[in-house]
Amino acid sequence: MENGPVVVDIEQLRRSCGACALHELCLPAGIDRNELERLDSAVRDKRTLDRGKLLFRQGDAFNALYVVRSGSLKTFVENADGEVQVLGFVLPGEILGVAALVNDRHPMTAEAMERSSICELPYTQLQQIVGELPALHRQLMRVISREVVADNSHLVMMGRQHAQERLAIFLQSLADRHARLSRDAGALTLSMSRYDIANYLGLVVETVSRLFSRMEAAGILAVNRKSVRILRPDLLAQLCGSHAAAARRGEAG
Amino acid sequence: MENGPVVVDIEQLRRSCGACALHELCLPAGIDRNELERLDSAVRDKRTLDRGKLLFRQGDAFNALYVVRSGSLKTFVENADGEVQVLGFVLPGEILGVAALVNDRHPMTAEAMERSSICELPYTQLQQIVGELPALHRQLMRVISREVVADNSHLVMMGRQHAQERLAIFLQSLADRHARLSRDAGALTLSMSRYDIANYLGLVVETVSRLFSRMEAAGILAVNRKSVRILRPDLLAQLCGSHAAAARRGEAG
DNA sequence: CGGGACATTGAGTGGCATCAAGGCGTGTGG
DNA sequence: CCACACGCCTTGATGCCACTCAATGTCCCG
Repeated sequence: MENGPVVVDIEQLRRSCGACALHELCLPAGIDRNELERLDSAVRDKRTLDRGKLLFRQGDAFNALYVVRSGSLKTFVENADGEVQVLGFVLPGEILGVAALVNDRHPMTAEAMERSSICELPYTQLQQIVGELPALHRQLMRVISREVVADNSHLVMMGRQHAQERLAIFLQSLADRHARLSRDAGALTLSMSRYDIANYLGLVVETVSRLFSRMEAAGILAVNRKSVRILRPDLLAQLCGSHAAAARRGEAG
Repeated sequence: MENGPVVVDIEQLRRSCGACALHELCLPAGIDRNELERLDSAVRDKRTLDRGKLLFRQGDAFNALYVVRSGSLKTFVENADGEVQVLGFVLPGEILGVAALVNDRHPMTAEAMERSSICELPYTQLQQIVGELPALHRQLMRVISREVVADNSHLVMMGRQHAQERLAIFLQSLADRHARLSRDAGALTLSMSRYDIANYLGLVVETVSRLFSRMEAAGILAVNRKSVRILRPDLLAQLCGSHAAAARRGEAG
């Protein structure tokens, strides 16, 4: 009973980053075997979070970086009035906690949207290893870079796109990340609620619901609660473009 | 004629970070005298930019970080269609270029909004010094942190605030940064155009203009083109709060 | 003094939020 | 196993805020 199939699986996964299906997408990408073992020694353990459980909370002291192995999480900030802004959704192979590197304190909360498993990288150990392995240092920088770029895109979307364009961009981004994971990019499973999507996009839930309906009526999507199939990727991509949005808001000059 | 007052001033400023009026607000903050000299040796020179000139352009290779010594700049991204999103305004003592650390390429453009003088910190030298001076490393991290936090605030503002709240928050932020510089926080000089403000806030220029008028009519501001006096800081702060905005948009759940 | 960029103001419109009602799915307890 | 309740999602009606279009005013610079 100690070696039922689930336990065996977890033990295997625990063994090493090298054996992980995600290692080409994750921190180990582009790192050679010896270095990989070194990194591996820093990965303390894998935590499992049930839906709704928090990986860390806004204001928590910073101890470690995290990588999602399976499942998905959302990150959000909450102000004094309890208003929430969803900052992002984190998929397998993606990193969590880099925003805390700077202040030794997490500026946001991370919550599991479904049962998820997480690799934990204690920062003091990681820091030491990074100091010894320039390749890992570069890769860490690259991974942090992804965060910054994503933040900028989010900002541009919020500032300059209409509701329908925002949803299209969101779905496109999700599809792209599914493809990275060798999943079917045409068949998405939305682990987040309509409320989370709306909040992330700076809209209300009714608008998001209406947009799903409209895009379904237009033959672009087939929507069934959490399952979304992209029937016309070409039309979806078209909606992501700025077409009608061009020259709408104040251009800097 | 070689030693007119302006030239003398610049020469003095050139001499060292230790002599700079900004050094408590800038990268040298919290660093001791010996370390300061070490940092000083890395500051190559001071560049002067006229209004409208670019410090770096989106896509440029990354070579150095920059600190504004006087004047002000704006940073923005531009997509394929020429649509612009203003990301931020950079005041004296604030750092520029950290977003490029990650990719060795600037993901945005930085443009002077008025005649500005800039300290340049060649990155290879800075990197070496940072490796030797943990205090400087920590301070650099802290400075980068400021950027990330600002980005998050910008995002929350875009996603969750009404037009008037956005302008109030913008003015408040500007006033706070003026205070940091020991300037009169009640008397702002807006070096950026109404178009830039509107774009930064995700609004159109007419809306911004109307809001200035409305806030002037309400006795909060005295506005005269680029000069803005804050007559009622209490009311301005009140407008920054979320009051009516609370529970308006989809809360994450 | 004239031209052009920037800024202000007004009128009208439209897109998205708000308010309200009802359907669907899931979980829980009888 | 069913009834019920609750949360999530969808759909419709209405209203408002901010965008659009248009005209005029103001400053700056040549």
